[in-house]
Amino acid sequence: MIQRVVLSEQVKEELLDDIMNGRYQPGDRLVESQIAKRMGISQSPVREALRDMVAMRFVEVEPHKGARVRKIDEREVLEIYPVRACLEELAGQLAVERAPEYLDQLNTAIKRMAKAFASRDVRTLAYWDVSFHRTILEASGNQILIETWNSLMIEARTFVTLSNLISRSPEIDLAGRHYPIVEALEEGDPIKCGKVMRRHVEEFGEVMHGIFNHSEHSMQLNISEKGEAAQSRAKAG
Amino acid sequence: MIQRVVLSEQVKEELLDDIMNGRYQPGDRLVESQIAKRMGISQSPVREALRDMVAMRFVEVEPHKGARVRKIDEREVLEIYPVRACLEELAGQLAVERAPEYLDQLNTAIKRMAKAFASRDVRTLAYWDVSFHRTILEASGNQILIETWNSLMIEARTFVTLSNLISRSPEIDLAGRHYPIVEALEEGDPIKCGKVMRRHVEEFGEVMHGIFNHSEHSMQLNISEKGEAAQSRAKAG
DNA sequence: ATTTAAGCGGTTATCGATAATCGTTGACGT
DNA sequence: ACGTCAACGATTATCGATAACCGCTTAAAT
Repeated sequence: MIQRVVLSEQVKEELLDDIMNGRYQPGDRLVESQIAKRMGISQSPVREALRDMVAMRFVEVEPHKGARVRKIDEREVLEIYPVRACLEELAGQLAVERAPEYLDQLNTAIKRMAKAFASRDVRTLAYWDVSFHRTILEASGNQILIETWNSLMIEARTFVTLSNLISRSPEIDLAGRHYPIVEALEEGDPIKCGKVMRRHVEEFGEVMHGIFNHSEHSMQLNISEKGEAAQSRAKAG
Repeated sequence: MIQRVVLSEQVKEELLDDIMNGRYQPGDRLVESQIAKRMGISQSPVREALRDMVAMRFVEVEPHKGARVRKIDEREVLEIYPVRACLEELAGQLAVERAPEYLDQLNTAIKRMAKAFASRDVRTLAYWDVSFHRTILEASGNQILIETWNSLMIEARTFVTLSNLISRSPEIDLAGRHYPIVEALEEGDPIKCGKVMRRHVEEFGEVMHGIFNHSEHSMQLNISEKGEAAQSRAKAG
């Protein structure tokens, strides 16, 4: 077995895929020894991968009882928006300064979103949506802010969120809603840009709120690991 | 060797103490096998503890190169305040609703702060300062917000921060500055309360900014593991 | 019948040993 | 001198085995 990187990283990648693709459902147990046997390796790297995934909030463990896939519940989906709103407002304010360097990147992300949306590729759509927001965070230049935002694991949540969103509101113009942000950045007013960012995030929060109020949840939709998202994420690993 | 909890937890506690007490300095290597031998256990739990501490940002590891104590630099100290400001503003807004249940706790924290300050016990002072803020976060009721704030590891940073602060401005009334927050909570206006919280955090950011501009840094001060903080933290573990 | 205790299967937590990797040292050739 | 590379010591990453532990089932006791 040749290994380009540490085994535990590979294990993590693989398990992440398994979770994102629904092969493991929320609540499912992740038994170290079973996974190890399946992958033909020993327990240690699996264990380490699982602990890493705890930090990423994909997995939860209880001492002596093992790991299971964390389930993202309605409450959590809704609670995240106020937090994102305030963090991204700050990011928007700070990003104005260095915005010019990032405009291309942002516009590209929007275009990819539109394309992915057209082909109903939710995974790739989520990827570029997150990518857009992450770019603005990076442009903020505040490393703590970036890490804090990262700790929210927006990737995973966004995928779930957008799956819901699109299945309820197939016509919503996700990509287009990002243009006002780019415009605000071009304009160069930090306060205003912050407000636009905040509003953008809050809007999605409200939409999600509406979704949860109108119908019961059930996720999963057009899940495939073939799109751009998979490749880019693997590279990032 | 009797063990009430998992070894890796104990190891983590011990290493945390070692770091907080300066027995390990920022940048020092943390060699798994050495620590294991010193503690009379095997490498595995040490390794696991170290990985945990990476998630806590106390430690950084490079693959195949091992772990070392992370150093908190000036930039990081300063960058954290804008982030805290926006998170705690939100917390202040949300906390108003359930504030009455928490007022006693908050007032107690302030009193302990004053006491610790009088005896120049920086560790305990930091503990109660953090405790005050954490209480408001809890009162917010937003679990994501709480976890996000926790991910900032305010404990560790506050200790360093206050060590600096007090050595430069021995007369500053740290405890007293928290009363306006309690008053705002009692008043019951969410927006105002949020603003007070934000202002409170920003003030400290500004003070720290001033400190870094006026003199070079050098930390460590009256470090002892005897105070309340140690006990309470151990219990919380 | 209800409670307590012992046994069992399955899994985690820990161990001790080994393989893989890194940084350095020093011989060697130029 | 200086750059290259083989060998070494130190340390991490991984392994395979075992001890400790949990939840459950069954047997014994009241």
